[in-house]
Parts: sequence; structure tokens; C-alpha cells
Amino acid sequence: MVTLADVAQHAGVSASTVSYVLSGKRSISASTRARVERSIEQLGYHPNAGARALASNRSNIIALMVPLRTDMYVPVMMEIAIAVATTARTYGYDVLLLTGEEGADAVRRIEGSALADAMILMDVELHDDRLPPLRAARRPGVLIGLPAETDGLSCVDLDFAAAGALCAEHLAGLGHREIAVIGEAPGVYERLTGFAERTLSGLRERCGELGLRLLHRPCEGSYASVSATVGRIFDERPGTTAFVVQNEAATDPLLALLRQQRRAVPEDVSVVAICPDQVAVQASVPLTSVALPAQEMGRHAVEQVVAKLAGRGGDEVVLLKPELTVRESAGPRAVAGDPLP
Amino acid sequence: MVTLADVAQHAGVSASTVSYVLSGKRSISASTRARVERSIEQLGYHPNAGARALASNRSNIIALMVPLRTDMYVPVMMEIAIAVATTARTYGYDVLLLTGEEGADAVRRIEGSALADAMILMDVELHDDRLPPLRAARRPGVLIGLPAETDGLSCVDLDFAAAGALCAEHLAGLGHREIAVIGEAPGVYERLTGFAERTLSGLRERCGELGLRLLHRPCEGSYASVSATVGRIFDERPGTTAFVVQNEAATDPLLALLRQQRRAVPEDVSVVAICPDQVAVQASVPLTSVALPAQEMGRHAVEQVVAKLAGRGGDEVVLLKPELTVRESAGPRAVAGDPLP
DNA sequence: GGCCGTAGTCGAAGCGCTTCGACCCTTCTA
DNA sequence: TAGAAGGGTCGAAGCGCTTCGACTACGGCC
Repeated sequence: MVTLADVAQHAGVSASTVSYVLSGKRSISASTRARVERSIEQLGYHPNAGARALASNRSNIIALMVPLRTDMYVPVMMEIAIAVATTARTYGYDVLLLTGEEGADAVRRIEGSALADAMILMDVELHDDRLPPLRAARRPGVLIGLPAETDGLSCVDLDFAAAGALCAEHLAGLGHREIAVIGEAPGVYERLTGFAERTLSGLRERCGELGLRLLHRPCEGSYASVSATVGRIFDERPGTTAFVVQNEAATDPLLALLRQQRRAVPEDVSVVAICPDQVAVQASVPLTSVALPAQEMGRHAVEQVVAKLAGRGGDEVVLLKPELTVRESAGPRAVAGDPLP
Repeated sequence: MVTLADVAQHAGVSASTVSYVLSGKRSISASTRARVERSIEQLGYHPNAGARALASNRSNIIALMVPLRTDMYVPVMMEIAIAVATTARTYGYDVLLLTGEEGADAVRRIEGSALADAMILMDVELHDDRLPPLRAARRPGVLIGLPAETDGLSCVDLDFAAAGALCAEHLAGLGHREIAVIGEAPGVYERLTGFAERTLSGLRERCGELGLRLLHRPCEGSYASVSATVGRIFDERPGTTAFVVQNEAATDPLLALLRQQRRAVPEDVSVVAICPDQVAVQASVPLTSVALPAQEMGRHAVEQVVAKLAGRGGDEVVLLKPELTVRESAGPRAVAGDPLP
């Protein structure tokens, strides 16, 4: 393995000079710099990560904790993870993948061992037990999601309340008066992740303002359970003309069901989803949807981490503004006497 | 930060003794061990990762390279990644997440910087440009997937040829004589990942032996493209009574289409999928399927890596035996005069 | 012309750990 | 009962890097 000392000898300078060429922390003459860089190139030198971490007290690693379960919004998680890894690389950081399994212990372990310089936590619950050790840590932490108490922490998330409001507005604008929400699986609500509730409250509030009737039903992603849920909704509110879906897995079954029931989308029933764009585009009827900006969230999280590590900027809660893309699944409310298209 | 020396002082022993308690590389009296362990506990000591890596030349990190693209079998990738991370932890390793973006350079970087002790590569192509630097590296590497040349490398993958054969056998056993394969997107075949071709050759061979007619069509995952593909298949081979689907994204659109065309599954048409169990279970008709054993693959890969790092075992190609689970989407071929159930 | 400030370089002291050789003491064996 | 054989512990030498202080040389200033 080629070391700093080898490079120094090859270039005819001292080890510290090579180090300063690498870090740029002291000025180096152009000629020396060129010579050193040529030696690095020729010898194929890569700094030893362990030695560097030991000496500088910086590992250049960011830990990313992803949820263990693979039953929910997996593509979003994956997309965030990849965005985090990619963005981190552009700032010279690598990413350590932790699973939720270890929970708070993982936070303590990383902090204690100095394995990573900072942590990014996904799938944050309202009262997450990883937060106390994270607050106590001397390393910066950024959450993707929004806990009950955010002081001392940085957070990035979609503004789900605004997303809910946006759905309500769009449907109201199309003339709909009765809306049903097909929500996440009951387990999601029980785990108190918060985002589902925030969407709902945004929806409720704006529906109130606009005079819409709103019905909410949690729902598993399976075909059977979507079928049961939709059945109950139409029983209870036969006047329902629009659905808001916040459950990736439920979109396809819902469209299939409506088709089967001879309810045309969007002519008879409108559907608006809150889901990744990819899901919306691939659906059997391209979905008018509010995007889950996975990449943007990952990128933001890394940028906050990097800023904190550079001593810039403090704690910050960033709620990304939702954007609704009009596709084909939502249209004007059908009223009695409407001419067929 | 509490160090080894702090623990040593607290326990009244030398630093090396603490180190030996931790590593178990020399025998330590029960009383000393107990005293040291109590000190570690009380002080909340965690070994510094950088120092340990520097001194021992082992980082206890395994690098995992996942594909950058998020357009294909994402849940499988995620499941593998999580299985790798979880299994690695049980052996005391952490996982570094690399994206495919850096390609061969990432392999060289990890090797040069000693950031990780070993590498696991996913989404391996037949002639992958990461393989030469991996072969040249002094650290063990394990592939998830099967390249054209495997010498000097360990590989784990599903035996896709056997999976194909298994599908053919199952359908033949149910009396089907004409089978159509809905394959991966054309891009997958062009990228030469190999697994799609292996499935096909397994299918072809067994179909030949069993006297079945086989038709293969690549297909994008979108509803429109599945619709077009199925249309062409029935035009060309009206006698087709069974589908083999190797394309996660295509299963739901296919079932929806068949329903729309009034072809009942499994009464009129049988469907067998090669996909993760989760997809099979959640489909509108639970799919008889050959599972993609994501977890098992991840686990195996880590175990091979760990064995190699321990000096045990050499290069090995492990092809996991496929298993077919009977669910509801495949049944006996309908023949003229069949009584209705 | 002496003095200061600055750019450019070097040497040496660690960072916190592992590991080798050395040492002491007890126990077993001939 | 002497010597060998281990078990248990310690001290010290690194691992490859960063960083601090010190040193040289040079130009500008009064």
C-alpha cells in the first residue's frame, strides 16, 4: 500500500507538505503542488481512511438510518437513500447504512466510536427513542420527517398539511363536493409517524373552508382491503365523487376496482394521489398527484449536514412546498344531465 | 471522549489488557475480565473506529454497491440491501453504501483508502467494468448476480435457469401447451445483466423437453405497454393459455387487462410470476410464483464475505434453488367441454 | 540598511488502538 | 526438586495521517 511518506519521498518533499497539498490548509507554491500531484497520480495514492480519521477526528462518513421494515413506501425510501449517497459523494462524504433495528443503540454506537461525523435519520416517529441520544451527541443530526419536538434538531420533510390542502383545492376547483380519503394502513397511524395525520389535518381544514364533505378511511395496500374500504365508503357516502389516496400500494387496486365497478376515471370518479411521481405515471390511468419529492429530501438533508459540519447554519426545519401535477385521473364533477364526452 | 487508556486506568490494568479483553486474542483471568468489563460499562466506552482501523488494518466495514437507477426491481434491491446490513451487524460489520455511479473508480477508491475490508456488488453485468479492479484488489469481493467470467470471484444468485424450468414444469403439469413469457423491459436485455436470458434458456429447454410451445416478448412495466404486448401475443398465438411473467411492474397491469378482457384467472388463463413474494401476495389475484429470495441472497453474500475475511473458504458460485409457491393464479388448462366449477 | 511580514517548507508530536516480546508466577513432569 | 510449560499481564513500538510551531528566504518599508 502506498502511503503519504512514499509520495513525499517520490516528490522530494516532506510528508507534511504533501498533507497540505491535499488539504489546502496552507499555501503551497505552484511548482511544489504540481510535483506532488504528479507523484500522487503516478503512485496511485489514496489516503488511508483510518489514519485520516484518527488524526483529524473526522471520518468523512455520514450515517444514514433507514427503516427496517420493507412493507411501506419502499421506493421512496430507496430513492431518498440513493439521493443521500449521491449528494454526499459530491461533498466528499461516504454513507454508512444503518437499519432501524438497532434503534437508539446505533446512535450511541456511532457517536461513541466516531464512525461517522453526522447522522441522518429516516422514518422518524413523533416520539422517537433515537432522538434523546441524538440530541446528546456532539455530532450533527438531521431528520427526514417531523417529530413532535424539533428543538435542537434539523428536519426535512414534505409539507404534508399543505399537500392535503392542495388536493382539497384542486378537487373543489373541479366542482367536487364530497371527498373520501384512502389513507395509509392502520399500522402507520398507530406508529405515530405524523405525516399521515398532518395530511389529514390539512385536508380537513381546507375542506372546511371550501365547504366540502370529507370522509377518511385507513386502508391496507392489498386488493381485498381496498375493495372493502371502497365498498364501505360508497355505502356511507353514495355522493362521493372524488378520492384522495395517500398509500402507494392502494392506487393500482383502487383503479382496477373502479374500472370493474364501471365507474370511469375521471369521468365518473376523480382520483388524486399523494405518491412518488413514478407511481403516478405508471398507473393504469396516469394519476393527478402531489409528488413525494424523495430526491429533494435526500439532497436537502445532506446539505444541512454538510453545512453544520462546516460550522455554518444551525437547526432548521425545512418543509418542502408540495406541487400538484395534473395528469388524467381527476376531472370535473359529473352532474346529472352532463352530456357524455 | 472516553478512551482505552481511561478504561485501563479505571480498572487498574494496562491498556493492552483491556485490548485483549475486547478482542479475546489472549487469555485473561475471569476476575480481570469482569473488572474491565464493568469499567467499560460504567464509562460507556466505545472503541474509536479510526484508531482501530489504523492499528489493526481492519475497518470492520463492508462496502455495498447498489445500482443507481431506481427504475427496476427496487423493492428487491432494498430488501437485499437491508438483509446485507442486518446480517453484517450480526457479524460485527457495518455497511458502507456506494451507488453504481462511481463504478470502477469506487472499487479502486475503497481498495486504496482501506475504507472497507470487503465489497459486495449488486446488479452485476456480464462484462462489468468493476470486475477487473475487484480482481486486482487484495480485499475479498462477492457479487450478487452472475457475470460471464466468475474465476477469482464469489457469486450469489438465484438459479434463474432452474426457475424458468420450474415454471415450465408447473404449467405443463396443469395441462398447458402454449405459453407466453412477458419479460423485462428491452433495456434490461440490452444491459446484459444475464439473469433474464438465463431464465429464458431454462424455460426454452424444458419447454422443448415437455413439448410446449413458447413465445417470449420483452415488455415495459407501464399499463399501455403491457396492453400492447398482450394484444400482440394473443394475435400471434390465440391458443395461449398461460403466462410466465418476469417483470415486477407488469404483473398488476396484466391482471387488470385480463380481467377487462373477460379472461378469468386462473379459469381461462394461468399466470406464473418470477417476483418477490410480497408482490405475488399483494396482487389482485394472489400469484403462483417463483420467489426472488432477496433476503437469502443478501445473507449469503455477507456470509461469504465474512468467511473470506476469516481466511476460510475460497471463491464459490452459489446458485440458490428456486422454489415455486402455489397460490391462486395458475390452474388446469380449460378444455372445450370442461364443466364450469 | 536594518526590520518586519509573509509565503513556503519542514520536523516532530501526537491521535487511540493493536500486537509483539518479555516477564512473572504457578503448576506439572521427570 | 529442578526444569519445562503455560497462563496472565505489562510496556513499548508502531499503524499513516494531521497539525502546530519553527525556520528560511525574500521583498517592502521607513
